[in-house]
Amino acid sequence: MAITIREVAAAAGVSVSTVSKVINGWTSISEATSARVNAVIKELNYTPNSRAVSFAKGATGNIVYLISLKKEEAYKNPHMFDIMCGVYAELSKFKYNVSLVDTSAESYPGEAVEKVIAAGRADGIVIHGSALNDSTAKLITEKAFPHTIIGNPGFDSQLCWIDTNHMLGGQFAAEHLLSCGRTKIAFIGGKKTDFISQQRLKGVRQTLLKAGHRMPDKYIVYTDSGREAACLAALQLFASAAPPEAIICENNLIALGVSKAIAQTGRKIPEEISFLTFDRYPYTDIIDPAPTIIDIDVYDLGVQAGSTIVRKLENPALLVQSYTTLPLLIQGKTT
Amino acid sequence: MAITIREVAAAAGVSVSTVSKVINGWTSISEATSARVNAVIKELNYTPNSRAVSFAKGATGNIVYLISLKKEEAYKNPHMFDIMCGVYAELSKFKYNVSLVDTSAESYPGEAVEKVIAAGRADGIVIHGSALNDSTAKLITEKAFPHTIIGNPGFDSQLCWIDTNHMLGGQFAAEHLLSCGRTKIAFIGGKKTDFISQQRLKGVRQTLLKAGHRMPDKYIVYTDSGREAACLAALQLFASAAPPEAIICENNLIALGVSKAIAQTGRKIPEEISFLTFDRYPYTDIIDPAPTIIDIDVYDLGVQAGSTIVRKLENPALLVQSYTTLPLLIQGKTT
DNA sequence: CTGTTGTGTGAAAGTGTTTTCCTATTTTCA
DNA sequence: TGAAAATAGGAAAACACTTTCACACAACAG
Repeated sequence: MAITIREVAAAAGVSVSTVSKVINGWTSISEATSARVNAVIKELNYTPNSRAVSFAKGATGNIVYLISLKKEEAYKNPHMFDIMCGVYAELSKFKYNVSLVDTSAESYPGEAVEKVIAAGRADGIVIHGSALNDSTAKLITEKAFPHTIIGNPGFDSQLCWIDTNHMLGGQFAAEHLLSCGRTKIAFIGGKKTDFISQQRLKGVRQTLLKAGHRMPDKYIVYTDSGREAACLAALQLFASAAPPEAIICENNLIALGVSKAIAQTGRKIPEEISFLTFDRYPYTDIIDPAPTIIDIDVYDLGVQAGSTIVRKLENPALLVQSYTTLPLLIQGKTT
Repeated sequence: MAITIREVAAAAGVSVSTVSKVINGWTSISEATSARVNAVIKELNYTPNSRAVSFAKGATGNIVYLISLKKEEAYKNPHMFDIMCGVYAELSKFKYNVSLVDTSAESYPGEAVEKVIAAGRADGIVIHGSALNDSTAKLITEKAFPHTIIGNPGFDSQLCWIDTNHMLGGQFAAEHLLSCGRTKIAFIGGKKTDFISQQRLKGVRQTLLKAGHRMPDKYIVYTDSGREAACLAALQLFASAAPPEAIICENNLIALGVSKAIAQTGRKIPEEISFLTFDRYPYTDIIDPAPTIIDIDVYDLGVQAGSTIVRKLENPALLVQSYTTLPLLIQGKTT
């Protein structure tokens, strides 16, 4: 059916191996032969059969991207798609294909990873947000299987991961508010147990402490992340004995609630009260007035994950475990 | 390195072909042999090398999912991820792998498609929102290459596509408002040239006409989709000689603007004024009060696309061109 | 008891490349 | 000028499966 390397060889009057060498850029082929073969390839519109190439090379040219593909997921985390775009962009730059594997249907953490490795479906894997267990981690490390995990896996291992420095994000937030002359700074978070949230708060606290301001406990509140709950929480803060001059919101919905609370109490932004939020989402624009944001360049996070796996592919011994991407501040009208 | 079918055969005391037949469910193998082979497979933890399987079978077991992977894309269309989840879920049910290919970097429409087909990288393709040209369409049809396009490609062809019936969405919107007793119904759209928007408006118009109400031109306005622009547009409608009793908003941002305009004019919802919007996005909840929505089950759209391609894989002659998925109405507090 | 049919298994060919090793020719240098 | 080295290209094995075809044997009918 499709045209094969044999036909190209015949048409060019060379051997099959010569054609293969031309295609793969062997240096032991003369300019003349190479040109002739390439001409024939173009003329016959030949494309090597990728299945045969995979098989012969013993490598797929595939990177499997493991991610939770539940339909609710995108709503919870609008960043997922962006990160994926970044990973893809970087990997395709190096001619890798990327396959998707859903981690949401696993019967135990790491099942998908093990299957991919066992079947030899990929030369490497990028794992986004999947929980791994110890035995899978061991499997990966023992086989020195090229991998990168997006997001700190949260347990001790030899795994390679990369993440944004959320503590630094907290630091940036606090520094920014301090530079605006605010010292009475409150933090409204969603879930107390959330790792990222904890890191951000830690960054805020340390920065304030370094500047000589201890954060009182009553300035740290958690809501269920809903807009109304956040609004109430803010109103309570405002009604307290020493109301804060600035509020750090852990997410957009909280910011929305806070802005509503501010409007209700008639405070002026940013003269009387400042607030800022983490993460820029598609709907952040809806918050009125436009808040200052501590953002993550999630696309870049993906790019870095991609580039890390490429480096690991070239050098499987490489061990990367780091917070590489920086949060960045987008100045809004609220600080 | 890895364990091969040969070793399994040796361990089970049968031939390689027998093992292969057991794995692939041949019926010509006795229960006893089958059981013995399966036991050995489990014992040795053998997984067939997927590269070799692809090669030998002449099929990849892959479906390539073509999609624009620009980082801005997700912001414009929060539905993309959901659709992808649906496609993936359905395809993986039939043991297909799905690979990603970015269409945003093509030098001409359909380039990515042609490359995938030429390289034999996939048994079929699902195309999401890519423009195709005639010659690519011809290539696909001539080769009878299994494919499905999500969204009407917009030109005449033998291509297989599937879409939501947006005109029906318009109809549902109009019918719902009519059933609420409204006849003076306005439509605020984003871009006049947008195909989906046109279909929706068409559905609205036809339904009203059928009920004996001709939509005056001044009830059809277009804004730049921004919240403020939509707010102004609504205010203008309200200030006109015959203000509408209901507004159909083409998207969430417009609905946001409309709700603001309504609040400014002090009209009561839904007694004095109704409005509804198309598409439920993650941030639709922000609109206050919660609007009635004509939604698309985008996950289901993806599932249907997946199931279509599976059917085409089984029967390449199959020609599907249809609007299969239905819009659905979510009752809110605004009608 | 012979001929036919059916069943379970194995041998071997086929899949389209890559890659190793080898040879023939040309170039280089003493 | 001859030997060594470099260069260009080819033959064939290897990759790990699938699948076709043939064969041996059992069951069965006449």
